[in-house]
Amino acid sequence: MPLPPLNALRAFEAAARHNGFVAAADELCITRGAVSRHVKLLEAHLGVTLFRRTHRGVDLTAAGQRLLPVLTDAFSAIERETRSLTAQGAELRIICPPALSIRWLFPRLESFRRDHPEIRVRLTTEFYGQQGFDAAEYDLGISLEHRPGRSPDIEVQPLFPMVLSPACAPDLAEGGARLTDPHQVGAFTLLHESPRRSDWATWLETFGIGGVDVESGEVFPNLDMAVRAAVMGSGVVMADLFLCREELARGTLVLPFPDMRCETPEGRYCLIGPRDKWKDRKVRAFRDWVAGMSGMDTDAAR
Amino acid sequence: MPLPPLNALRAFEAAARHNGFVAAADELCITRGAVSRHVKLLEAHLGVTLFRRTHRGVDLTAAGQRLLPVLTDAFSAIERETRSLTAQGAELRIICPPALSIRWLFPRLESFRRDHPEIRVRLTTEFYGQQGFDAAEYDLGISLEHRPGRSPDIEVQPLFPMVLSPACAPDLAEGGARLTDPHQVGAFTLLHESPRRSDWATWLETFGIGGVDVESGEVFPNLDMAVRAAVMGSGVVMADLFLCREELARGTLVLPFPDMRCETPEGRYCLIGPRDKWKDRKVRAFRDWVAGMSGMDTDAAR
DNA sequence: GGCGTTGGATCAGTTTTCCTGATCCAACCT
DNA sequence: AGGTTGGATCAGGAAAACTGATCCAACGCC
Repeated sequence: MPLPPLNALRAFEAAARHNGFVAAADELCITRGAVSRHVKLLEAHLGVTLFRRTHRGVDLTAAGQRLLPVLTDAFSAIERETRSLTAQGAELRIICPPALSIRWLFPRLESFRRDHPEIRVRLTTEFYGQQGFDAAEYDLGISLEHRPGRSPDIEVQPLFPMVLSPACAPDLAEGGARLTDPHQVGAFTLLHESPRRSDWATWLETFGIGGVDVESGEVFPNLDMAVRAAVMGSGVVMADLFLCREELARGTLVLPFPDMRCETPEGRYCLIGPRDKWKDRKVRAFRDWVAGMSGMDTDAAR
Repeated sequence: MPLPPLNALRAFEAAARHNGFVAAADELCITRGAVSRHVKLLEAHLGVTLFRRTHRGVDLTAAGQRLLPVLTDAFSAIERETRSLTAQGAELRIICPPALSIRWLFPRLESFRRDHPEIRVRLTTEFYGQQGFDAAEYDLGISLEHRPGRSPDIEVQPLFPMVLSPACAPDLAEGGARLTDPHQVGAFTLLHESPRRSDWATWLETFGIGGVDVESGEVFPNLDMAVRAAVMGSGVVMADLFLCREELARGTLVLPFPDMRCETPEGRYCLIGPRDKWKDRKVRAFRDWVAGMSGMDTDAAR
């Protein structure tokens, strides 16, 4: 059996809570005639009398008393959930890979929040799933320009380049069995930023260095952890010069081959988002903020 | 904040349960275009995306997954309650005073149910409240024709007369201090059928019998109990000859003054019901049935 | 690769629902 | 008697909902 007319249920519920049609009309922003008609319609539909009409309002019948709490609970639950979702709909939902988040975006978000107190940002620090960026779940993401399989409905705004070069602790570059010959990197522990091991593979291929087992070494779930292992002297990490700029500046990591830098074929870091939200006010605000900020960071990444 | 468009919520819920718009359209008896539009409208209203569209249907987003159980629970509860009320709306609701119910109507209802298996009768055995017959709660009632204060919107169908005469246990009429003089009824315990004591008052006034304290005696909540007390020899009850016909036939009650009978000024027993339901099919069926039955009972009440 | 199928999106036009504003009535109070 | 308040009703208009047609994307089958 189909539900009764939902607007009639809502009118009945309001009238019952207020013990009258006039107050219900006020709450629902309709006329008392409309409430009266809704209630009449509902009583006809159900075949029961819901109100006893008095000269000063209405009283609930036993049937009306049975129905009221069910409707009040139902509409209250719906109102709470939809209000919460509407609040969530007002959020700017951003997804960012872990290393990039913790080493670039997360610390800077305070600045954005200060510039835009009216925009509630929800940052998810996580890699994309199997299907890549999920436009249904996020307003914006950080990725690389030429990642394959991206939907044509996704806009791309370049940020700064991803420049790679091997990095290690100073004593690994200058100690006894120090790393001075690029063709000898295979003799050291390679520290990988992901199971794909793509960064080492890219660098070795770019400089035509063979005889290195790229399957060897240690794999970490993200670059941040691989970098921290390198700082501990555990091996050589294929560092992203921008993301590791603090370690390099501090000398906790050094570049054994500073002139041997390359970029990933997947292009620069970029901001991505669904085309239909690209001009959304809060998305625009974030894009503009990031453009201003990453201009400086782009220079710093050279 | 007002609720979102309720029909859009319903369309979303059905689509979410079915993982698709086509099946939802089937369930709701609308076209897939209508479902699509409802969902689009709801997403715009809430400012969140509820579905991920695929080529073979839709998947719920996290927001959609939050909203679905709330709506399913709400609509299920509403559907259950309104279905139950509709079933109740199909009932024939009758209210009858206790003695009349237990001594006349209740035992005969089986006959009506046999004649009309399609009509579900709900008999309430109770006196009316302060406001008299409640047309919002009951389809039919049993009363006396000329009860004061009755709404003009109530129809009346006469049944049989209410004939009064004193009745007592045989040994009270024939024992040592036996009841042989109507002017001596005050020497015995008067058994009253209600706090109003109206039946005794009526009889005494009809036959001009003075010197009897009508405030004396025992008061019972209804005639049935007063009659049973009389059968036990506790005193003299002002019996309704029709309702006490079994005790009189069996000799467990006797009439000390069989020629001294009167009727109440409030008229005959009658069936009452609201005018707007008087021609309702199930009300008609009951009225016809009662007319057939009470023709016989009217004769028996003489 | 072409064709057919299925499901979602869109829209002009139509239908249905909902609403307003006016009016009426009953029951109360002053 | 007159004024106030709340519910009932209805003609006419507005808004919501819907249909049917069309389009597109993504798949499976041949």
